[in-house]
Amino acid sequence: MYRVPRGTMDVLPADQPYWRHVLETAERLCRLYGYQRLDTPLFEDASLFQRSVGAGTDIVEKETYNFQDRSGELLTLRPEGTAPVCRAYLEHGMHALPQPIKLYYIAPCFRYERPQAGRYRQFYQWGYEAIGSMDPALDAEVVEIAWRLYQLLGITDLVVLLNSIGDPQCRPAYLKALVAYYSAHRGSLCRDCGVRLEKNPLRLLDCKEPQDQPLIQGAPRAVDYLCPECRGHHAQVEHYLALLGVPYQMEHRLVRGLDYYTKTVFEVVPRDGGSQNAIGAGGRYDGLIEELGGRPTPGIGFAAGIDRIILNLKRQGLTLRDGSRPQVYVAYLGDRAKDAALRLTAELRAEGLNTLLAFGDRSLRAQLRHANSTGAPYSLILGEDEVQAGEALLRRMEDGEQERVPLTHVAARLSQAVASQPGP
RNA sequence: GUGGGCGUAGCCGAGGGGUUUAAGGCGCCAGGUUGUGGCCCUGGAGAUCGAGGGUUCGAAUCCCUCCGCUCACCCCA
Repeated sequence: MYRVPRGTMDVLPADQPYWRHVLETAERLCRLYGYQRLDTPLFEDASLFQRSVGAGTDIVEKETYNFQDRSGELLTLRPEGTAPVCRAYLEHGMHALPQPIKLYYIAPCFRYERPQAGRYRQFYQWGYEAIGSMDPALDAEVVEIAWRLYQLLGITDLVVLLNSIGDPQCRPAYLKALVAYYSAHRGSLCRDCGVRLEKNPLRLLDCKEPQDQPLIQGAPRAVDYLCPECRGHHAQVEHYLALLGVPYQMEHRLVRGLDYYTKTVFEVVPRDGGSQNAIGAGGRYDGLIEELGGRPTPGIGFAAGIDRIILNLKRQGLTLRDGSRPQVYVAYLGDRAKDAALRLTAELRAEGLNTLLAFGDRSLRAQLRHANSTGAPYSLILGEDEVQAGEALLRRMEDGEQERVPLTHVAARLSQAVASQPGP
């Protein structure tokens, strides 16, 4: 039997209310803060992600879905959303529009990884990007939106973690200090950290091995190595966050896995931890547009993992049910009645009534049982007698009350009856 | 890529070498009402017990291999 490919999922009707809840909330926020939707292709030129995310990062090095099309073009299924947005910004000359440009997307992303709780090979991100301003107040607003999202969704016990990782001016000095510090303790490091020290020193800071925790505590902090500009920026971000009343926690171990981040980085995580814990993350990327061939242009953005948000909503015990149900169910008995039922159903739908027609020539008992399970407040019953008389039986499911209605008046009568019903 | 746990009908789930012809519940179908739902009752369909191989007189049950799912590591949303 066929199954979904590893790490992918079907979003079944029963889950759709969760998705709707999250997406509607996200889009409401985007309108509130002036972001406009941008849809980009599922795949991009492979080199776009190598240039932006970083050729040496795990995401690009071993997690991308790459393929060649028939012309030999090297393409990559997007592993994240920021680079495509920046590409579109450049491609469509958005620098000529009033800055900052505010764009958002809701997009499936692809990374070839071993799946686990809250991690899929095809996952969905809601992200927003503000390009063209380096105002620290914008950083604060971007964090605020993230915070508001989770509040509106009703996810509790979250914390915003904030850090600044500097820029190309000051980060080298910090990295040097970090490497020097860890090199002195090389012997006591866990195996992974030995590799990190060589390959990606920033990662040393979020090692989970208990043995390495004391080292992390004593490690140099990025904020202590910021250049005057970055330090000033960071102070302003904190100032504006306080002003906006967005609670946050400085987290000196917070680093990001993508090469393009500068200055402000932040994550939203559940307080009680969990493994794949970040349910949203973002940061500033002031060098990215230039790296992609544009003029030096600052930018900042955030992306939320929709799957992870829904996972948390469910863990928290939020239950959402699909409230949609037909307004009327049409049952029939016999071939002549079936003809009339099809005609009537079409007519009801033309009137805008959500109508479900019975199929399969089953017993009336079976049809009404089905009607009951759909939650339709009314059923219409068409038998030989009714068709003969040019009528239909309108049954109110709640109490079984029935009335005979001329076929020509059924739509009007139902519209009236439905209007008096409580909404779905 | 590495390590742990788990695979019995659509779903949940008993059974851990032989009366198992593989429980039970949910769901599905039908009947109990010559054309009337929910509750209740009765019946039915649906499983090559993840796949392949091995041990044995006998395997869902023991062993091996593979596959899948899952959790964790790496990494990340």
